[in-house]
Amino acid sequence: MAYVTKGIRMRIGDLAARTGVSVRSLRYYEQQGLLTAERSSSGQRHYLDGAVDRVGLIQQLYAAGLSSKTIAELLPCVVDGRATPELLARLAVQRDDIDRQIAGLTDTRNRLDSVITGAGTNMLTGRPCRAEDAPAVPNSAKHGTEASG
Amino acid sequence: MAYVTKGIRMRIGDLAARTGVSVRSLRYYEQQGLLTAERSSSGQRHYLDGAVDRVGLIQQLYAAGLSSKTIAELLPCVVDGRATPELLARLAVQRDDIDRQIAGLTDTRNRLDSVITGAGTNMLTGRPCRAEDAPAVPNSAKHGTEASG
DNA sequence: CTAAAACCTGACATCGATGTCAGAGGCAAT
DNA sequence: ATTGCCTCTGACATCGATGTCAGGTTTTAG
Repeated sequence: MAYVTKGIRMRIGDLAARTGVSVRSLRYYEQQGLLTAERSSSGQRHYLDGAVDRVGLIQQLYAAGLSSKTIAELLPCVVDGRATPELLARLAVQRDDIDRQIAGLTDTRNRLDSVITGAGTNMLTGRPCRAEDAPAVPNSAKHGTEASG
Repeated sequence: MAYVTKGIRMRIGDLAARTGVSVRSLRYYEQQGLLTAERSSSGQRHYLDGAVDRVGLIQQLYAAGLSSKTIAELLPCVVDGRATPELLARLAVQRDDIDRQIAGLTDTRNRLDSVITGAGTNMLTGRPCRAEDAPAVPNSAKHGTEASG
């Protein structure tokens, strides 16, 4: 029972609508080897249901700063279970990089938040950062700085 | 006693060396209104000590995805204590956006980590992702998913 | 004094994901 | 068959931060 979940006949416009990603980008992903599509006899792309999740994953990796090339190299492991030790190592490198990003962003977030809540020290000058008017800007819970374990 | 900490006479090459940012970028920052420098009579830039931290802050905000324009608009608040309610609101918007980024990255990190540690479900297919050879890739502590809280 | 090194401005190049446009063909409904 | 929408390929445009080069001036070291 291979390749059962077929018959969905999702076209590129549908996939774009379902993922919020432009048609242009979907074609680009395919060109970069990130996404595959069956082709009808007339050349039109048809996607399986799984494509929706796949596009989501691709977007997530893009958001983490990976390039198309890197994603293309790692996807076989992530998606098909094809893992070589070397691939796993590359994956770990990316994970650690993301850890650093998280740590940096968390720090930035807290600095911004300090300014917003007027919690004293003002990033560089240490001067208070208060509007004449009351700010009334809610939503402030400090993030912990735990990242690269 | 205004503007005491002077006399450091740091030139652009020195600042570049101290911050790890290229000379080209430092000039660009100035052009974008993110960084100011005194000029010697011959036109050479001289920076105060504070410039080092300032460049660091700029980099941090770039890393958070802010554009030069946005940074230029927010820096007066962040650095000089010039906060209007509107500026604080903009700042809060950025903070919340960073929160979303952190949440997304944390999720991505954990998905990658799951694949790395072979902890069962394989992102999309649910197939195990194990190398023939033992992976031996350390460093794995799940991040909590707390962000916009 | 002189040569090397650093600086100045201004311009053009780059990279990567995406937008957009043009011309041609496919598909469904009337 | 015609109309309207969707799709195809291929090409060119964009944006933002940075690299790089050129031609000229300043500073520094010998």
